[in-house]
Amino acid sequence: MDNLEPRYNHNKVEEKIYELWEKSGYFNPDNLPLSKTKNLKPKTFTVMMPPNNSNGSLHIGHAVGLTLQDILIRFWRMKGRKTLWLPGADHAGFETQVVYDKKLDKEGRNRFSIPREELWREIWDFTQENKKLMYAQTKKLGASCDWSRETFTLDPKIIEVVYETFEKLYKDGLVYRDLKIVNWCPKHRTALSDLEVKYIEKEDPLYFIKYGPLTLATVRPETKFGDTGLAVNPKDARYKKYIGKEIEAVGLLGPLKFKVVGDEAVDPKFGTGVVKITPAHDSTDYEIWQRHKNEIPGPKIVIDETGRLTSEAGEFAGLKVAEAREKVAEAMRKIGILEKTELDYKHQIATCYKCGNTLEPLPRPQWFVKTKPLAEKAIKAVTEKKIKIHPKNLEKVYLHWLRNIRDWNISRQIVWGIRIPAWFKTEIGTEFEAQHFYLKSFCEKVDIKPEELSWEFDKFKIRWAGPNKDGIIQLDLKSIQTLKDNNWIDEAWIQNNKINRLNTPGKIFIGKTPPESYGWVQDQDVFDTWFSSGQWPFATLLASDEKSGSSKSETRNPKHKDDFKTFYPTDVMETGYDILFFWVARMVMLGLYRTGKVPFKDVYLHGLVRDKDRQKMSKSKGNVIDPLGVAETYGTDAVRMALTVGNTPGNDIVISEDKIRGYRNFATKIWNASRFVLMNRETLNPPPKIALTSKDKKNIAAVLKIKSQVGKHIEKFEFHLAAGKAYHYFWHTFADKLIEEAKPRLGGEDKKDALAAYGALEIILKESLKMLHPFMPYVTEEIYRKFEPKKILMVEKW
RNA sequence: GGGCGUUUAGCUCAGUGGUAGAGCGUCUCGUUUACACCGAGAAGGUCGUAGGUUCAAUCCCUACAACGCCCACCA
Repeated sequence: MDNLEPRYNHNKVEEKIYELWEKSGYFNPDNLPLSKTKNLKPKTFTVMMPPNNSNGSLHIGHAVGLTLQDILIRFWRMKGRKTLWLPGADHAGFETQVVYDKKLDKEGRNRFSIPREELWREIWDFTQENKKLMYAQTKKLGASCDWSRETFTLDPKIIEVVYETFEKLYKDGLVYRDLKIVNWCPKHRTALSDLEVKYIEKEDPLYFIKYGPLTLATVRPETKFGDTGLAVNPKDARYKKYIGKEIEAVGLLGPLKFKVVGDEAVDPKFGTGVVKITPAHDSTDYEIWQRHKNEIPGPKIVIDETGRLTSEAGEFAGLKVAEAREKVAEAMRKIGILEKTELDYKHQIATCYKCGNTLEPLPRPQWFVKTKPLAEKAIKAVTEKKIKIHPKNLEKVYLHWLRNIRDWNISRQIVWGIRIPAWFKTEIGTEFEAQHFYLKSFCEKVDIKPEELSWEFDKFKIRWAGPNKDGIIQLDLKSIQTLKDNNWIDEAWIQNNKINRLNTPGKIFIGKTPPESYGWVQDQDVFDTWFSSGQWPFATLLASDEKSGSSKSETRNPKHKDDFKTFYPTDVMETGYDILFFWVARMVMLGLYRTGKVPFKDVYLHGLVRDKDRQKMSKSKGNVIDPLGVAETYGTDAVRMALTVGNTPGNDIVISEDKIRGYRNFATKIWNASRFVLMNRETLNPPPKIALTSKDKKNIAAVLKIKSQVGKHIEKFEFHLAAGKAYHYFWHTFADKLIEEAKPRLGGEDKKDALAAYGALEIILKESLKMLHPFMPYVTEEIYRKFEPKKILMVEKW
């Protein structure tokens, strides 16, 4: 008798089976034994694994996605498709930078004082470690993906594709550099896209401040040093007479004069109906200024990149915003220009989605993607059903977002990411040329050779190789003062530099390497990580034979040179609904733009995993289920089942240990029912051909019918129904009824009937194992091999 | 301020235009060619509220309520 234990021991089986699969080579579609019918190309089925962030390990949410994708892949592989599931990891620019910043913080270090290359190298090592761990976890979950095509979003071939896309967008006028008010996080010192802003409701004092004859309401008195004008609604009868006039006001740093303009953006019903125009620190104000450029002065920067007041604020310079607000209010009260304060004004404020700090709107030159033309096509793809979103109601959400889309800021002022392939060269006096001008004189004076210089906010960094030693010098405002004292630079230079920092440099070159001529400096910024991951479906597949602009490198894998042709467009994108805008919509836009085809035909969006009290799982709440921990205890198959049954698209998934235990019991059930059949095979020693009764044939027909229904459910992305149906059939029909009915026959006098009973059970069991395999690959494979030692269930015909 | 979703058994959730389903939990019985991580059976629901369409509504429509989520530059 096969030495089957009375219980399924997943720990003994899983590693062994995964190795068997991997060694078989069948994860790689090129090795699949496909029926070569006619000379038709085999049908493919492709899924791109969402590249997980390489800044930590996988949690149960990742396990949901991996399970559902593996179900699809295993099902279609068994159906005879040439299946590719391409795994990968994302460098996850800002997210990883934040994680790493925290690590540095704990070590008492700070990213702003570490040289760029050094920091880059450290984070690189950090992500490589995480990647290893993540991939091991992915394997443990049974993922049957093609490791030979594993891709990291910083692989040279991906960077190359991303560069080409950027260049193409630039040439097509769909990417532009502009000075705008951006969402600036003073803690992380980078701009963020609109999607990375989290609005929260807050109660703040509303200050009513006198500006000469007028009074206005504001929550931000500390920005008053940046005021360049006042505005009222042109239809507002109260203030009409002031429009176009100049008013005199008392300011904290002396008397002020402001022009009053009329602008529709002003709501007469809010506050007093008068607003101050602070173009540097409010996007509405910036827009109003742009409409009245001839009447009022432009941005005057009062708050710097670290969230402190600048020298424009006089005695308040150096204070942080919150502190400055109170002090300024107090000072205003003292000189009698603070009319009153309403304390409980409720409003929405923009915060950083990562650190929760209040964002500062700041004017910064950044790269923007002109999204409207791209969005139009992405909308069409869905309305014309070239892409179907499951669940359907999320289509509306998708469309609504795209219809109201605003241009996308893709520049980030961090180190970790794909550096933007943009180079600046401008006339003398502008920022970058100035750096060179300065650098040249500096180097001449100290007799060193510059290797690189970089620019961050108010600081120049210069790295050099000197005659005696290498070094780095960092120049902040203070050291600039020193340079000025030494007459290495003059006031005009500082002024020019300051002014020009707000402008877009005159000459731009887009490309991997700059032109030969002197003075080109690369943009210091990196891409928003979603700009690169948004190209994932085609960037992973594009090979060197693809005619796409400047590509001519051997960095792309020659072994897979036909991949794009073979596997694109991909079939299904399976991911969480929380990144519908961040990722899915961008993939559609960029995929259509770059390839002219949709990147995938179906989008399946799963929900968030919650605990049994419907709480979102988070490390701080301590309710996180570690997928590997529970898989260790209950088996991977049980975890996969628990994540599939009762999991409907778009709805959050509730999971508890009880539920997982229930499916562990199911795995044992499968094991024991099979054990029963095997025991009978032992005693009956059946011949290869067995005559069945008509009842047996009916039962076989029934399981085939169930199997086909399960398949239909998978095809329709109804995984919960598919898994539920297979589960129910196996336990309550096969185990509870068919086996029980067979028992008397198996032990009866009629040997022929006993054999028939056995024969039917074996066939039904094998069919059941096939049907359950996509969901519970390990147990089913292990048992199948007891019957068919030379075969691999993973590639058996469905 | 817009938009979306949810509301079904004690709990977590499926589901259908026609006598209401699963898992877990509860209760009763049961050691039988696998399995107690088991089997047989039972209790338990006016399917959020109020209207409407229909021969028939838990399902379709309308309104409302509660909860939740997403989007949004009103100082």
